[in-house]
Amino acid sequence: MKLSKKSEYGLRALIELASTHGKATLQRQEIAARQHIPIEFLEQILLMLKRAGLVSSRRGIKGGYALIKQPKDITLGQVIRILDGPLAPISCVSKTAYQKCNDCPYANKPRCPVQQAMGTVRDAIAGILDHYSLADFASGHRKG
Amino acid sequence: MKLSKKSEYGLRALIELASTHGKATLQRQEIAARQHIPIEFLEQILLMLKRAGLVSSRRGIKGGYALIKQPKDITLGQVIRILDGPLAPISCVSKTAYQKCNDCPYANKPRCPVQQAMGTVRDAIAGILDHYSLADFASGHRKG
DNA sequence: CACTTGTTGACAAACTTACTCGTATTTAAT
DNA sequence: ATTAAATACGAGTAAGTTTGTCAACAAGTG
Repeated sequence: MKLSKKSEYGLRALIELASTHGKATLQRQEIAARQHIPIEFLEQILLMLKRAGLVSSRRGIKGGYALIKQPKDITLGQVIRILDGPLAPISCVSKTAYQKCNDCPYANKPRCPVQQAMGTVRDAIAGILDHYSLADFASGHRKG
Repeated sequence: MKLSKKSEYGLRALIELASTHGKATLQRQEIAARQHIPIEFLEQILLMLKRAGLVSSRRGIKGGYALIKQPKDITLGQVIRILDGPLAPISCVSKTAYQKCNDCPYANKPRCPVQQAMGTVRDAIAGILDHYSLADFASGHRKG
């Protein structure tokens, strides 16, 4: 049930990008300095976010990163799924990356207790994170 | 955000123990066979649950394991905390295993966005798992 | 006693996490 | 065109976690 450093750094980096959204681009060293993130590691993270279509980048002098979408149109759920994979505690209850469990004695049975319980948990987590936008997030106000 | 095999096996083992609670004890090989759990690994898990005061054991022929408490008095939250550690996605929002974050630039600031968001998630997860009893669980009905 | 079962500690392979490094490649300024 | 500054990308890696296995020991039963 843990959030990786990768996701934590990714979210914190996006706060910075949200704060200058529409005004300027930010270089990785600026982001790294402001949020205390190891710079080479941050680079990987920004690259993943870029490949996923959340941020854009420019190389060369005057280069840097910027958000492509509006902060209100990016959710924490999206970000964490990109960086950490599915939100579901076990893959047989994931809606974005479902996988049948094979070794489970309840597989294909009408109800598996683990599936019922973890399905509820998944729905709760996704219910929060998929409705928590980067705008809400950067504002620092508790939501949900 | 993942449930370990240890917790999954632990929960499944407890379903078996709940099913014979008050009637009989179960040996690890019976539990392992019914739930398809590697027996030596299961042993470790049962031992952890024993040390935590959830199950009792008897050695020798006619030995085995049994629940100490009523299934309705054991929650999934308790079990998962024993086997996997805290439910919170990050330790600075854990109520049972709080740890101050040191490298975070928002440490000691009035509000840290990550803390706000993950606090909400933690409360949701704990809200479900701390009110989901082994009795609910073994019944196989969705709750919450 | 012999036999069965749980107890304990050590070990280990496979995987994941959290980075680091070297080398491109692109862009802008001189 | 050259150079400096920035991102892009692949590889590597040390440490930790997960998911087990194994062997020796302790205790209860007949």
